[in-house]
Amino acid sequence: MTETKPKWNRRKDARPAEIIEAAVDVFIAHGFAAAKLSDVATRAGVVKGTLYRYFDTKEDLFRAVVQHVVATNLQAIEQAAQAFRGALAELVPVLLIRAAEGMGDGRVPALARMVIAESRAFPDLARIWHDNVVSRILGLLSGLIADAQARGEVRAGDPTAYAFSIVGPMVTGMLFHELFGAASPHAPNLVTLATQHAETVLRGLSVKSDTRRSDPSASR
Amino acid sequence: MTETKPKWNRRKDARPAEIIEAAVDVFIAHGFAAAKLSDVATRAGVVKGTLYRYFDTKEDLFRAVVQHVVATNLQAIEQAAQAFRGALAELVPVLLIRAAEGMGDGRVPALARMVIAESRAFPDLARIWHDNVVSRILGLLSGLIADAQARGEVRAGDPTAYAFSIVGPMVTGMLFHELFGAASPHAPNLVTLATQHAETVLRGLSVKSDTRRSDPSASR
DNA sequence: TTGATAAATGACTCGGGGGTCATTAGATTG
DNA sequence: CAATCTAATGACCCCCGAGTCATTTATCAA
Repeated sequence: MTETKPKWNRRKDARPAEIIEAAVDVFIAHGFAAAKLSDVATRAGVVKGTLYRYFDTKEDLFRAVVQHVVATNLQAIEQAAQAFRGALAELVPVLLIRAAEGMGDGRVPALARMVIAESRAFPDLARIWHDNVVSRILGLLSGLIADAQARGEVRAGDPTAYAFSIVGPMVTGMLFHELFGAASPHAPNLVTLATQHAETVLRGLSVKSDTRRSDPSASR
Repeated sequence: MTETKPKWNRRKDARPAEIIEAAVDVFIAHGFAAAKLSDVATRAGVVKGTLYRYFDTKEDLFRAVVQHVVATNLQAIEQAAQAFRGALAELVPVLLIRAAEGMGDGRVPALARMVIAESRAFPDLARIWHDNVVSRILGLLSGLIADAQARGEVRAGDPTAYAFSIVGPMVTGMLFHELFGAASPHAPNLVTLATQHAETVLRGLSVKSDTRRSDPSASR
C-alpha cells in the first residue's frame, strides 16, 4: 500500500458538470438566496474554493444551472410538438397529457418556481427562461393555431390568446401542485385535468359548434 | 420658536399599520431574503430597532404582510362572486374581465409571486395563501359549476377541473406579465384574453353545443 | 525521472444585515 | 407640575456566508 488513495484528483472537464448537477439540487431545495455554496461544494465532492475556478460568482453558477436545465428539457418539448403534422384537435390532447405526465418528476416545475422567485433580482434570468422556453412553446402553438384557422378548423380570434386558453390551465395546475401539494381538497389530478380540458377547449375553439350565444359580435 | 419640533412622537397604535405598509413595498420590491429591515424602517419613518417592538422577527413581519394584503383584497373578490345569482354564462365573463382589470395595479400578482418564491422556505405561508385565497375562489367557482351542471347548463365532468379551465389562462396571463412584462411579442392583452377565453371556455362547457367529435365517450 | 503547470485545498478576510439593549425623551396620570 | 411609564432611539454585537489566496499536490510533457 504505497500510494493507493490520492487526496483528490484533477477533473478539469468533469468538474463543471458535477458542480452544476449539485447546484441544481441545492438551489431547487433552498432557493437562490438561501443556498450555500459550501453545500454545493460538499455535494459535488469538492471544496468551496474549487467552485471559483469554474464560476466567478454565485450568480454565474445560478445562471449556468438555469441554462443547463432549460437545455436539457428543451429538445424533448420542441421535438414532440414540432414534428407533429395534423389537425390541432389531435395534437392538443397529446400535448397536454404528455405535459401532465412529464412534469411529475418535479424538476421543471421546481426550476420554474425558482425563476419566478428570483427573476426580480435577476431580470436576465427571466429573459433566458422566456426566450428559451415560454416564447418557443407559445410561438409554436400560436403558429399551429393560425394554420388551423387558415384551414377553417378554428374560429377567428387572437392565436396567442387561444394558446393561453389551451396551456393556461395546465400551467396553473402544475403550479398548484408545486405550491400546495396534493393535500388540498382542490388539488387537481393533472391527467384528468389534461384530458377534460383538452376536450373542453377544443369544443370552444372549433368552428363546427354553434352555441348561439346572445352577442353575435364576431372577432376580437 | 421654543419647542416646535419634537424629535419623534409616540404612535403606539398607528405604527404597526405604517410598518406593514412600508414592508409590503419593500418585500414586493426585493423579495424576502433581499429585503432589508433598515429599509422598511426608513420607509416607515422609523428606526430599525422600533420594528422589534411590534414584530419579533423578520419572518413575523413577512407573515403579517401577507395576511394584510390577503385580507385587504379578500372581501372584494368574495363579494363580487358570492353575491352573484344567475347563469354561469353571465358570471364568467364578468369575473375574468374584472380580474384582468383589477390585477393591473400589480399588488396582488406581486404578492403571489412572493408567495411562490418563499413558500418552500415558509410552508405555512403557502397554506395561508391557499386557505384564504385559492381555496375559497376554487370552492366558490366549482360550487357554481356543480349547480350549473345540476340545472343542465354545463356538461358532465369534474367541477374542479372545469374551474381550472376557466381561471387557468388568466392566472397564467397575469404571471406572464409579472415575469416578462409587456415587452414580449407573446405578451397577451389581459382584457382581450379575458373576453376571448370567456367566450371559448363557455362554448366548451355548454351542453347546447354539438360539435360531434370523433370519440363519443361521454363523461369524466 | 524530473521539472513545470495548474487543479484543488482550506484557512482566511470581510461586509452586511438580523437582532439587542442601555439610554433618551414624548406621553400620561394624579 | 412632578413623577412615572414606555415608545423610540442609535450604537452596538455577532454570525454567517460570499469571495480570496498562498500553499499543496496530482498530472502532464520533455
